[in-house]
Amino acid sequence: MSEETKALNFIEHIIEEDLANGLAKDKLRFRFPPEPNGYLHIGHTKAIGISFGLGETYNAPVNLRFDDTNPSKEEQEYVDAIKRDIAWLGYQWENELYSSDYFQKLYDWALQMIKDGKAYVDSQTSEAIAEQKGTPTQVGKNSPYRDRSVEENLDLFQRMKAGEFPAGTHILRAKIDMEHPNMLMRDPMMYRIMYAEHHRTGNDWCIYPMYDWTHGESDYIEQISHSLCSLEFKPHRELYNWFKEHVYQYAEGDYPMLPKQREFARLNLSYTIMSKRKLLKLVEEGVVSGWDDPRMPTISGLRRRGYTPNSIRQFIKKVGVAKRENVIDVSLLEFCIREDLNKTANRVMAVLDPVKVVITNYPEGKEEWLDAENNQEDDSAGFRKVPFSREIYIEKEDFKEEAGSKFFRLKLGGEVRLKNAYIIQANDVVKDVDGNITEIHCTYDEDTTKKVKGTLHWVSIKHAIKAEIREYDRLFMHESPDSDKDKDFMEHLNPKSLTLKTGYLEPSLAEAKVGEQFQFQRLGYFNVDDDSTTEHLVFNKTVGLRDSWAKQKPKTQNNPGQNKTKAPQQKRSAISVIQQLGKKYTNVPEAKQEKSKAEIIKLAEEVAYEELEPLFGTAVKKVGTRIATLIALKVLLNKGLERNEAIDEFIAKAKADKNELLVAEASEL
RNA sequence: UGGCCUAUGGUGUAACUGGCAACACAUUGGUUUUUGGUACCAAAGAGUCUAGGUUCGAUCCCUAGUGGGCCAACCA
Repeated sequence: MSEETKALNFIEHIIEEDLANGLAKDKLRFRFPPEPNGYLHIGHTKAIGISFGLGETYNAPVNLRFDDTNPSKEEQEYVDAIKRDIAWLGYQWENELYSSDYFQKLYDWALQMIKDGKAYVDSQTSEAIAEQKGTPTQVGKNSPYRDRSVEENLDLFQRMKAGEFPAGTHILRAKIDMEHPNMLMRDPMMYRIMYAEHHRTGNDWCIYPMYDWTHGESDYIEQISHSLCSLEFKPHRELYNWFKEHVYQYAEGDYPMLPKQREFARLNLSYTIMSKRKLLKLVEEGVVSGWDDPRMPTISGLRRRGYTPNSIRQFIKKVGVAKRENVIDVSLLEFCIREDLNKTANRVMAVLDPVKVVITNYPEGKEEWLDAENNQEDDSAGFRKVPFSREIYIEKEDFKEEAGSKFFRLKLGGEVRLKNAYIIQANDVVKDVDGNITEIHCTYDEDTTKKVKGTLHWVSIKHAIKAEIREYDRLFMHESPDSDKDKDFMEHLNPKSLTLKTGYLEPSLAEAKVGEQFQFQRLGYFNVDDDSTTEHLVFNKTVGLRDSWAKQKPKTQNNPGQNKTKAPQQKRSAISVIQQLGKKYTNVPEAKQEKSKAEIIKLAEEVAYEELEPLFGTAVKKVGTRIATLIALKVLLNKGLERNEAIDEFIAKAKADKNELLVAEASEL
């Protein structure tokens, strides 16, 4: 690494510090621990990016560990989907592991804990236990079973494991402190009885360990150095540490290193939801077509929509890591995918809302195959041929009978360039009985060197191939649909999140393969959907191109909520600028002081005495502000302001100050 | 009747042990352009939540307040 210290996030600072304090670099080890009970979404990508990213920068192993301690919710389908998504993002895990691999070890350690008087079997109902637990503001009460003998606890726990008791009759709890201010420390549960088939251990177990007991010890067994998770687990850290310190006494020889849990703020994206439960509801109620619907914020949805692994990794990098709640603007995600596809996607022409153009001076039956550059951002992309003929389609939006000079597309009497082809002039329109334009009659000019302002995309009608085009808009119309306390998130659904169109494409697209990505020139980036076949092509719109023309038009047809109304940026008042200059006055070099002073003198012309007087009371410590006030005051006095008691007092106080600059300014009066 | 976390332009993140608050997105201009795209240039936008304190000097350290978040599943 070079001299210039690049900006590290707080987690990297912690790691650097640990390294500086003697942690060997080859001891660094991370993990990503999903529960296999749903699909990964863009929010998970942040956690993946942090741990796997750290693995890449420090060349350290990263384990993929499935936290599979609740057989009632977890399925193999999710395990497979999660692996597929992480691999697709381009990350490689060192080991594929499961918390369930450690069930035996965890059980043995639990036995030890019981023997040491650190855990006991409670035989109350869950209601009774919940009641004794207290509330955040009220301490809990001890369970009547808390002081069972070691022998009894051991016997009961072993019989729990043996399947002698029905579910819900006994649990194992750690013995900590029922009056602890952290509720997680009030004798937390370690095991519950569950007669459910586990996706890996089958029916071997009927007791399953809880998250806190399992997760930390799994980290410990894997000798994870830094266990990174989201903020909501912060309160768990105390318990995490309590468990690991006790287990350390049993296993120090095998597992010398104690992992360290640190927490970061999870990612929130504007106009989307992140909760697995709510995403599942969208799937189950048929609002979307599945977990991989292109409108879903799932990784599989983004993939189908046309987002690339690179774009998502860039996004995560730009989002950063910190500890405060955040909402990322979707425009950042869109920026990342445009940036990536701009470099890689071949340009093609497609008309999605066609109007017919007849080139009257072009011979009927004639056709030409013209050269078109595939991607001007990529020299190796080469050229292809596109057919031209007498009748073509252009976008309806690209023609107006009459328009001002700022509209530089096609208008009657106006000229426009057809991309990769000729320059045409519009002469006439044909309309149906309702007044809709059905044909535009143009003449073309073979001289293509002429300068014309606008360039349109087009497609030869005779050669065009049809395709289904799926255009997407955000799924929700509310900026944060699941934090609205008055309305259910389902009420914020955007009814127009999917628009189906028939597009007319240039014939080169006939062989487009599923997943292939293109820029439909002047429109946006599109990819071939999984549903596509050679008989019936289907394209998804990944994202539109930036469109500075659309911004100039009335907002009515824009996306809902796209344009936030912003308070007009007001010019700051002279007095507030003076205050600001004053605040820094004593810290800046002399040259800048002179500049500030000149500016204050100028600004003071616009200041009324009534605005200045309150600043006389500025704390003695804030010398700079007092100097600025004094300079401004002098200007007012020179303009003929009468001296009064307050002014005299302020000046006297300034003269008596220990700061030389202040005294110097004051002594001029 | 508590505990913990957090507060920097519209958004997100920086600022090394305290030293003229920076970068990206978004916004607004401009240049180039056979995409109103891209690229490039520029502008505007932040008294670093408030009040005190420590210091020659505070975004940074201390105290109090205020706002926001999290914590009471046999979920993770």
